[in-house]
Amino acid sequence: MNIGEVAQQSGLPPKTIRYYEDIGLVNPPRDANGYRAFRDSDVHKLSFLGRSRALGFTIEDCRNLLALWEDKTRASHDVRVIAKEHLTQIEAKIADLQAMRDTLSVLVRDCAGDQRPDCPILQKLETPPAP
Amino acid sequence: MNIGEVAQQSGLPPKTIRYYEDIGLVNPPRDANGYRAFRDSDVHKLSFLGRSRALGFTIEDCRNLLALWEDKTRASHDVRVIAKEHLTQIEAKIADLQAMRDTLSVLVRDCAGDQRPDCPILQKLETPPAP
DNA sequence: CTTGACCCTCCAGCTACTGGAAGCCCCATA
DNA sequence: TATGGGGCTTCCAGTAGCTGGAGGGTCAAG
Repeated sequence: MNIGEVAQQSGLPPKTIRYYEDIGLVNPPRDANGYRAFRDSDVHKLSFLGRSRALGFTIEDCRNLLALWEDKTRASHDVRVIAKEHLTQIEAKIADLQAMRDTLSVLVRDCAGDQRPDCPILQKLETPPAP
Repeated sequence: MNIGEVAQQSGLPPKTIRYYEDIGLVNPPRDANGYRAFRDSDVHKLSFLGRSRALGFTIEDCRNLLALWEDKTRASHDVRVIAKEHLTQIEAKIADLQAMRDTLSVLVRDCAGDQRPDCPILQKLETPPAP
């Protein structure tokens, strides 16, 4: 199967698939003409990777998850540890963003947004946080 | 004022301050020995930048906000547009992350996390989404 | 005079791709 | 058989926003 069709099936752009080969996540054989000849197992791997990335796992996490996926004697413990750590980081990021959103939405609400120069947004950015 | 003290006062690492000079956000003069000689206005700018970055504005946003801040004839409208756009993007990102978190927390909850290989997390990653 | 804390520049690397140039390869049609 | 168009290849460079490190100058204290 050529890269274009694999891109269709896996939902990943061809460029990304080549990149994943570069960094050793997949290793499709080549046809006589030099084209990558993807096997079903490669397509499965790539789809797995696409779904893992869509859940926000880093490439290194994906590499580890892939290894665990392929290891039929793995302990679900090891998978759970990765996922839980990732979940913790996501929650931290959500909290950060929510704090930004809360601050910003107040500022946007309070800014007249007209032709006058007075602006609570700039005021906030110019003022050191209260000690 | 030397870079170390500016770093203390602004909360930005010296490396970051040099980088901001590189990309033209500040432009401190130099002493005879080549050291950067920051003025109060530079420190104010850097603090402004630190607070803007902490609210998640991109460097380009910061550049524009800085220009507006220094332009005493600005229209608050222009500031508000930048902030509102940014707020929208933050909200989109929060929504993305919340979707990931929701999926992941179910998976983590349902995974035994013991020595057995069965793992709903890997199952989910291996299974195409229902059509 | 030496020590140690600063400061300088320049180069490289991080994440996870993405765009583009230059050049084969394959198939269909005129 | 020539040609045109699409798909494939590699390699290089760039994105955002820093950060680490090498190699070296500067300054104040002891």
